[in-house]
Amino acid sequence: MHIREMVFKRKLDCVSVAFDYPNVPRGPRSCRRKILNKRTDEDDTKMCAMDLLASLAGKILEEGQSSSASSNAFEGNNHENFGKEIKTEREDHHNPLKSESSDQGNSVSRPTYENTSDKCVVNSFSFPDSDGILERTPMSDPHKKIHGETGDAHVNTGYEQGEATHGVRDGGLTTNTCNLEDETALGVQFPKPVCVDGDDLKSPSFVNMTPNGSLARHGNHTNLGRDDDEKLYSYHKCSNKFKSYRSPTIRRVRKSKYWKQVPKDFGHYRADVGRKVLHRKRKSCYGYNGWLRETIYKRRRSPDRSSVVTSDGGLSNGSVSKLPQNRDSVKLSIKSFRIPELFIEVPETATVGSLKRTVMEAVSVLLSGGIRVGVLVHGKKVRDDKRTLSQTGISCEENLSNLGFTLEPGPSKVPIPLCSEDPVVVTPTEPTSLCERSAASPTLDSGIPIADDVINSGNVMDNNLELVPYQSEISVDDPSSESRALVPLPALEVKALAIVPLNQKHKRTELAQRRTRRPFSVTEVEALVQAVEELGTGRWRDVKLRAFENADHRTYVDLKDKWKTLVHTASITPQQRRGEPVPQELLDRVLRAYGYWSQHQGKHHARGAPKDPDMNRGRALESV
DNA sequence: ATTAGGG
DNA sequence: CCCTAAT
Repeated sequence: MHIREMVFKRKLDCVSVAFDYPNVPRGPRSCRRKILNKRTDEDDTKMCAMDLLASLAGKILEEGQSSSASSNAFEGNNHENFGKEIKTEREDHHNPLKSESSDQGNSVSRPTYENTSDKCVVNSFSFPDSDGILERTPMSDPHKKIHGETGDAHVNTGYEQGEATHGVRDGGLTTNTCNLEDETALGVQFPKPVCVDGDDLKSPSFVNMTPNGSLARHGNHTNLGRDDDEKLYSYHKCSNKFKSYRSPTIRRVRKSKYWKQVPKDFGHYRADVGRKVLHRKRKSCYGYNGWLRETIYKRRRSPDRSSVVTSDGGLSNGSVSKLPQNRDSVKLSIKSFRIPELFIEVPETATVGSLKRTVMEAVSVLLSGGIRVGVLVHGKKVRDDKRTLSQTGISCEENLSNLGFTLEPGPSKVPIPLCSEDPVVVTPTEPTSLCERSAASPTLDSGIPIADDVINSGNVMDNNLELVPYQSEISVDDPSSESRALVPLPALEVKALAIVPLNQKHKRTELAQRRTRRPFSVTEVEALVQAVEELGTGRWRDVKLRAFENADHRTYVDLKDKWKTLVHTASITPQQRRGEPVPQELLDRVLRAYGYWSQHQGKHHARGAPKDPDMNRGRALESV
């Protein structure tokens, strides 16, 4: 059976950030902010996606590669670590420099956001191997071109319109087709052609990054996990339209003042960054693999009345099952899936590593949105899920070459509505499946597929990527369409979709999204109070560094604002307070610190904490 | 890049 | 949380 044809369409707006701080672009604060916000959301989304995927992957992937435990530390238990962090900090509070240094050294659980974004257009990537390992497309691939000269040059032509074309093109046709009776190969590939050259999209050509499509899983993982930390980030000067995004982490790194203070920590920091990145990557990979495996697994054992074909559960490409079969059964070997197009924008200066990561991000988002499989018979989409295979024309007697599969954005999550202004295709989405975040703010801006936010994995994800599913697909499950099991796939739609993505971002970019609300936990409040007690109320940056350095989603402005509200909260009656109640003890400290620092207008900051012992009542002032 | 404040 | 103005 040949499979392929899934088309996910999405656009990625990527802004590249550089870890190379000297080159980090600076932009208007407002812009940065927006971007930042954006990123956060994105991260959240990713996070969720990742979690989801990770769960799917389950233990299957565990052995794949050992992952650094430390990198996970932060994840999932922000608070715990947070507390840890704080403790550590306390040991040397009053000495910002020192504490910072020590932090670096300890680098306990310092999540680093991977920054991905580069503005460029990547049209295709391939997912090879059966294990679901994502193979990144090397830039060197002749079929792919990335242009970075213009921020807006992404043109997409509807090369994907013809399903048939794909099949032929991917050269995998032959391999994709297999005999019904002989085996079940579960190799899955996501070959996809894409060429973007300048503003033109060349005819698609199949790019098989993974020639054999059967790379060892381990090997892949390893690769994924390790590529170029340092090179991961590339810098690209963004046009005004594309505000550069940089993660908080990045920001810290480039902070000149900060670095002047503790230059020696740079190395550590970088290393840490690399680690984090690594972690993230792994995560992504696993997630992806997990998903793939899951998919495959299901497919294998799928059918209602069908027997499980696989015994080994192994997903390696080319695995063959020799289980006895019924004459009526249909065996399929899926060598590749076609996924929706992914539009990625990356500057020429981007590194291959960043490109890879960007693609990974795109894929992750795609997957996080839910995926479903579409079946094509003779190029026509089979909409009626109730039909039997034989009724549909799929049987051992049939030439399975007529059978195709597509991966489509699933109903679980939906693609984001495109900019209203755009005339083109708007993806009808199913509100019900939208994540909270997305539902709340469908408008995405610059679509920056950034690394997942390791923190707050619980937050809803939202992605900047745009999934542009085939419109025709959207109603696939519609029961009412039973009458016509086979529905021609409207090429035009596809075409239209192909075009859409590229222009949207600009407008969208302008539309900043509000960051997701992230109420401070008691733990955080405690940390904040502690820091303010020591540093005063006018040194938010220091507070941030001291107590929230790992909480990249908390900016110093956030801390300042929180403090503001805390003071207010402490001033009102308990009945008037809302949200998660803050222990009175903390509120008392807030008022105490507030009063203290109001009088000691920062005169003692050098010293840090107020001398007034009562201020930290019950708390050792060891470092004061 | 930070800080301070209003919205 | 966001936005602006002023540093």
